[in-house]
Amino acid sequence: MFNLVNMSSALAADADPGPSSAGASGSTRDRIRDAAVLRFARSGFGTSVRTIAADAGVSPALVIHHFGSKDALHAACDEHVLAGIVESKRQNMGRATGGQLLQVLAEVDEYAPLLGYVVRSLQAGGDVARAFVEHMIEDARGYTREAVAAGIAKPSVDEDARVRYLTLSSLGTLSLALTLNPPEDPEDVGATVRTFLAEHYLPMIELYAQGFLTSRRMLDDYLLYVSDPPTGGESDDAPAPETTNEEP
Amino acid sequence: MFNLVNMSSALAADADPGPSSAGASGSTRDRIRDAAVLRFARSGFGTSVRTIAADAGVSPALVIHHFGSKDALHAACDEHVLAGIVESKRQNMGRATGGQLLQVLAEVDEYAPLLGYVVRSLQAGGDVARAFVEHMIEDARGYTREAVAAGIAKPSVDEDARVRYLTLSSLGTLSLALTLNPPEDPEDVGATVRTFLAEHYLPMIELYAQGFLTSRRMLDDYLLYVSDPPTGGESDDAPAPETTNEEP
DNA sequence: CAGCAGGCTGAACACGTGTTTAATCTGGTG
DNA sequence: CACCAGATTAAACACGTGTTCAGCCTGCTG
Repeated sequence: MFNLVNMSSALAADADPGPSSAGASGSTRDRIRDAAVLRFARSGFGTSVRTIAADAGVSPALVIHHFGSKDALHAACDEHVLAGIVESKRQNMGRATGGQLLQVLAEVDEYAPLLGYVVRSLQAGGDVARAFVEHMIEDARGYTREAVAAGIAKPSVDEDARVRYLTLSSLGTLSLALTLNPPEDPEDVGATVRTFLAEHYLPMIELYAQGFLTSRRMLDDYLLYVSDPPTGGESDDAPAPETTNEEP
Repeated sequence: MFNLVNMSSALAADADPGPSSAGASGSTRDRIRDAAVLRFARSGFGTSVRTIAADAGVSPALVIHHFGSKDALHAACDEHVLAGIVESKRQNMGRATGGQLLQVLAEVDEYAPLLGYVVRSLQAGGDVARAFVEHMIEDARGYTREAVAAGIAKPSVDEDARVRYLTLSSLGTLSLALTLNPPEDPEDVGATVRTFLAEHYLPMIELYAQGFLTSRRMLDDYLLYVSDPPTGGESDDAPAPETTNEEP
């Protein structure tokens, strides 16, 4: 749940054309890029250059002229979306640290295009997906540390692994739910996410609040089985899942 | 975790050519279908008919001759995989009810192709994905009911929503993890899943065993917020006996 | 044996794709 | 004005795709 809070705050930015990014060349280039982001989010990365060009009211050749290739356009969109995420993170720093998830979600409509694009990336895999997930893990690490320190969250045997799992779980669940039940109106990602939460928020928070099993036995059995909690050395099997995270 | 057990048992079948399905026409048709399943699992549903034909040692025209179109071939693969899942479910009924997840996973290699195909379907969305998830939810419902009755799992405010969430969460996490970190050898799905579990089993079971939050407050707040829990049980205050886990 | 249905194929077709090319238009500068 | 760099485009190119077509081969039946 902290992960969804995190995600919400991480995306609270609109995609209005601002002279922030590097190029700042012409307005047409930005218009094409914005159309591409929107179209990619709505119809996936298989969308043809011709369709994007039509959306932007421009010839296909101009798209290539400005970006060099479709892959380069895709990369430019990735960069733009990622930059928007980072920017919005700065703006919404600390807003959602508490846990008033619903209030944050009420404003979800503002950043719908970015969210749609990210979900599409999560389904397709690739650099945005990885970078986005790493960003969220990094943030969740901070939130979780604070929550543990404040006595809100329980400590974990392996804090790092837990943060990674919780983040992956939240995003994966959302992504799968959207894949299985695609919204009739891909424009309104806000409504979609709200629908998702309406169905899954209760079981999610229940699991987080009280767990699922009645005893710690399975956990302790597993801890005994691996016999080397991450605080110590390692031994036989368990192919050493090291948690490498850098890249802020 | 019960979901992963469920999934494991649900897939313990190989894709050997059996005269089970309707047609039972020629062996070549089945060979093409099997090659398609394998190739779709390995490289996604965008794979060209020519590639599949080459895999099966056959001309592209023959593929169309036998299945009519690529979409029809896709549908045939879906049906075949789904049938294999149902069949294997019958065979492995009750084997994994206990929870010896690791033993089941040791045999994961047998049903690797089916698993790969299902994961690809989960990423792409579509009928197999939906049907597969619904199957797994149905099974998980049974497992969970037994677990609750046996005192292994805690009861839920909304059993149905919990089963749906837990299943979606398990599958979504696996799917996302595989998307973000695609295996270098797509053949060996078994190794991939084992790697996934090596990294995420501990935090998953820890979450299931002890939860994440220290108090029920957020849950109770939410229950108060919606003010109509589906079971019609506790409504206003008096938030059920606290369920802090103690060692048995 | 003749004949024929069906598995099977190489070559082609129609089409959509990303990209290139040559040309036009436009706006600013000497 | 002449000129030029850049934005912009229509048309074409090269290619990969799913699919079709006409014919070959094979094995079975009369």
